[in-house]
Amino acid sequence: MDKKIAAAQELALVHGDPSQVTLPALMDLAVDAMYVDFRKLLEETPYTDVRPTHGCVFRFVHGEGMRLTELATKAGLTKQSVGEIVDELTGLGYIERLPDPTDKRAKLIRLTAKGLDAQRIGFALFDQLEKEWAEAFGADRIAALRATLEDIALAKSPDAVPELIHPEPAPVA
Amino acid sequence: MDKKIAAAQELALVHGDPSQVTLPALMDLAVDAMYVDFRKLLEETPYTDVRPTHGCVFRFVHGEGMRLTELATKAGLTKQSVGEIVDELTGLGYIERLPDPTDKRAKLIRLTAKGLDAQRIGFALFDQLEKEWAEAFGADRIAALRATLEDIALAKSPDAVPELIHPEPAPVA
DNA sequence: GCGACCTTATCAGGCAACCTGACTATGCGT
DNA sequence: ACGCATAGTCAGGTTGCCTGATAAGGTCGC
Repeated sequence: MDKKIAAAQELALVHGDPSQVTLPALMDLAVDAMYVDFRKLLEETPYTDVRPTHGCVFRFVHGEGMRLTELATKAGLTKQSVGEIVDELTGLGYIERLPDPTDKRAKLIRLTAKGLDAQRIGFALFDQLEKEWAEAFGADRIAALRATLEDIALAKSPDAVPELIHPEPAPVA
Repeated sequence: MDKKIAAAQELALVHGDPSQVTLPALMDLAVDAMYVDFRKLLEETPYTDVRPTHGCVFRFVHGEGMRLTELATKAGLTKQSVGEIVDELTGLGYIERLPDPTDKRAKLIRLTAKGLDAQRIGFALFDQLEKEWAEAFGADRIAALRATLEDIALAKSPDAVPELIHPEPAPVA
């Protein structure tokens, strides 16, 4: 550990290199750019009242419904935070809370028909944006970008990408 | 069977595929992972009182000093926000504000000796982390990641990456 | 079958990192 | 020299999270 730091400091003495943009800075810019484009596309759908914060719900809630605690864990947020977001989405008609038949303390959070449609469209928009990036910057390069990022995500925070670990149950034909 | 799979994939194309993690979600995870590691390394330096928000200053302020307005523009924040950050860094001894000799309204924001050292070390730490990623995930893949992200940044928000446009003025020899 | 303990969700309050709007001092074009 | 633009600051607000405390409901040992 000390060795690592010593090495870093020595390196710093040799070149503190402000001419190179930092990797996370570049990723932040890319993320922001895509979210901006996403918001723009979303404005053309009936779902203009969905805000960026709501994403953590649409990303993880599926089919049969899910408990607040589980959702919060997957999203990496506190139950309170997610609870507030869910309240809001309930008010907007995207979500309904049903009593969990197996546990009277719990409620199941489930997408309404409207919520399901919004989710479907949201995923499709991200898909479309990725294809636009593929056209603009090279399909192979964007595929490589995704593959590398998936490796990094799996290595660094596997819990945050359940989609990559539990591959989708085959959809009913 | 193949037919079923093909149908499922087509469905995914049309309707959006919730089994795929969104590209910005992956990048967010990668960014967070790197910032977490960065903070950890920073804890081993003398500069533990530098907070994540301060980054926008260290990233852009160089040599001769810079005006608040210019800094705010590059950082993509308001003058007020950056002003507060600069106040804080001044209190911590990383920055000094000098009157601009060419304009009595303006002040030049410049790194102190301490600030310069912190900046140098900060850049070196990011450099080191990128090298660690190169070892863990493949040097070629991380290089490709950076190259692709630089292209995206240049295309989507060129103003935010002045480093890539005005290559560093050669240091005085 | 009952008390100790663990969950589930919620209420209340707080804080960091931004923002908008209004203002002063200074500079600049005609 | 007058009107407008620009540099920075002061005041106040919003958003997206957080921690702490609490009520209602489950679970397990004995």
